[in-house]
Amino acid sequence: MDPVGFETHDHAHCMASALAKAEEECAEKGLQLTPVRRRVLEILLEQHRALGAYDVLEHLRAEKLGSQPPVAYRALDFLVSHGFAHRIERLNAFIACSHPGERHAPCFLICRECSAVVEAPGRQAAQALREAAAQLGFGVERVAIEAEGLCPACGPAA
Amino acid sequence: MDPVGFETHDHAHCMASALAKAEEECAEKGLQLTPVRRRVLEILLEQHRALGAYDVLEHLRAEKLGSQPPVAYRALDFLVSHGFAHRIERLNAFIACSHPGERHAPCFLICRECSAVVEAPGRQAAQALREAAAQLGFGVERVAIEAEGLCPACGPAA
DNA sequence: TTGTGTATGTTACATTGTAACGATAAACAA
DNA sequence: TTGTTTATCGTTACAATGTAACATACACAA
Ligand SMILES: [Zn+2]
Ligand SMILES: [Zn+2]
Ligand SMILES: [Zn+2]
Ligand SMILES: [Zn+2]
Repeated sequence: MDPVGFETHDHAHCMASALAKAEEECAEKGLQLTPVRRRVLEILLEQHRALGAYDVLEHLRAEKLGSQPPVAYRALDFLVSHGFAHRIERLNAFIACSHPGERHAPCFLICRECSAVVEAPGRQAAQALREAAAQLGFGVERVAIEAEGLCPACGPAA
Repeated sequence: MDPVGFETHDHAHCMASALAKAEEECAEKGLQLTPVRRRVLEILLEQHRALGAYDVLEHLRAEKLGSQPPVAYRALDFLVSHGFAHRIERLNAFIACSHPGERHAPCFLICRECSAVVEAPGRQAAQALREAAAQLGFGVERVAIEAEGLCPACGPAA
């Protein structure tokens, strides 16, 4: 997995490619990437940070794509349930997936200073969690792994 | 760490001992375990499951210990910030710590069927998370590791 | 006494999330 | 074509969760 980290990157490309992957995957699986759903994914990709449902809704309102909370929540639920976006529990917010298509345990690093959120590879942490759970006879279905701290730009080094 | 698992246990003892530990630790550190704070901890311990702030508030109201949201939130914040309780992000809820006093990375197993919540040892998962974060130059301060799935009682075996 | 710090009490509000119900549109068979 | 089904969308009205702000009460020290 290519960890989209805190360093800057070719964001236009990053966005276009994620959108293309989503379209491809929806076509494959017979999912309907409707205008609202597609636009919400674009909004998340554009911003490239965690947005609350009501932040997304503001964009939709401005563009006459919907004005009531359920519109945003439905689109976000669709994106999350199909892996195109993730929900950050800690922030009650949503972010576009950085690795669409790849099977991965999302794992988020949240900077408490600048609010940047990065999706890190969390396979090992998730695996450790599964093992600890198995010890107690618990079958893990979904995991949420979220860390709060300081990103490179805001850290002591900076 | 003694993993308080899904099996039944001597709850009266579990509760009394946690309360005693909290009192001891507050005495040591000069923290004030005021009547409201103490009662909220008792409520969490009694229920032995995740309670929303408003659930706690209902108890407080019934006992004339406070009637407005801030009362519950303040007490819960105190308990969480000193490690006597934890917040479960996924549920917007709080639970008494199963290992008060011990330094530990909380890690929760949430049954989607019966809503039981168990605090599992999460040292390894947390460590894996820290390492993945370090790769990206991110300094982890706090972690939230939460798994949703089926507990032994609700699982396929049952 | 007076200040200082901590904890409480209270109001009023902000934010986040949903249940429910009807309207709409595409897909498909009769 | 027409009716039927299904998914999506639009909207209202509300539930649930969380906080800012300010007043009050008390303990303790200067
Ligand atoms: Zn992802
Ligand atoms: Zn930062
Ligand atoms: Zn704990
Ligand atoms: Zn269960």
